[in-house]
Amino acid sequence: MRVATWNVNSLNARLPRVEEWLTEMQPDVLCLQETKLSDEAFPALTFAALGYESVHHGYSQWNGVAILSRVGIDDVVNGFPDGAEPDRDARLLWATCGGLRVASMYVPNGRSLDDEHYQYKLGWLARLHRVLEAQCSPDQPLVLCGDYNIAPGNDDVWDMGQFNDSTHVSRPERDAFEALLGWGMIDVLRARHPDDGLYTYWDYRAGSFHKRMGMRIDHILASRVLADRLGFVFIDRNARKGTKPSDHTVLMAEFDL
DNA sequence: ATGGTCGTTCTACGA
Repeated sequence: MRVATWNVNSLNARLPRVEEWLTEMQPDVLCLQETKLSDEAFPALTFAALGYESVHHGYSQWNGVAILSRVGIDDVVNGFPDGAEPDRDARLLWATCGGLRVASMYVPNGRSLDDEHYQYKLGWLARLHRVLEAQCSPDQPLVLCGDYNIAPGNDDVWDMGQFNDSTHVSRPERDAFEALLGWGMIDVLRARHPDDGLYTYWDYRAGSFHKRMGMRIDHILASRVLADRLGFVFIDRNARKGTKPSDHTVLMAEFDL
């Protein structure tokens, strides 16, 4: 089973690229973030025509997450299934696809360390961790796919000197990421590729992509039971090239399921 | 030279 994740930065703007990529790469599951759509506007029929069932969780022109699957979509859940106050944004969507529990996640950006949004980000990550502890097991087949807005290590940004007192690299954010690993998840890209310079996001400005000024902030975390079923892991830089790309590209992993 | 773009949407703001 091949599982991919892609922050598309507006599905309206990116639909031709997503259709093209699906047709060429034929993943079994594709998680999307930042669709920037309401559920009513989500182009499910377009994906159905390509052989994919889909579910979407979006309130408005901001945020929005989706899961596309050609191996079934069951037990769909929007947001945090903890019975508490619903998240203020549409950032989390769960489904079971071909026996694999899948989450498509758009973790809050944080904006800056002194912004209220940064506290929202840390609270969001803590809440995710509590849901895992209460309702999931690292011995079930589970993948948490999406834009974490966290660069877990210093090799995950092009130049740490540019990130003093910045979000995405702060100790509390990295601690939250490591807590997911500590609970029993594996960073599949790092499990296969120790190299530095492996990024999933490049700012549109300043020719960042061509200068290799990127960040590895999109991740697929897989539960430890999947560790010996992990095949290739691949960052598709081609999806960041060409006409009207997203500022993020696709991360894809294969599992022997 | 310390910016640079692109998405939402119409005026700045978010990333």
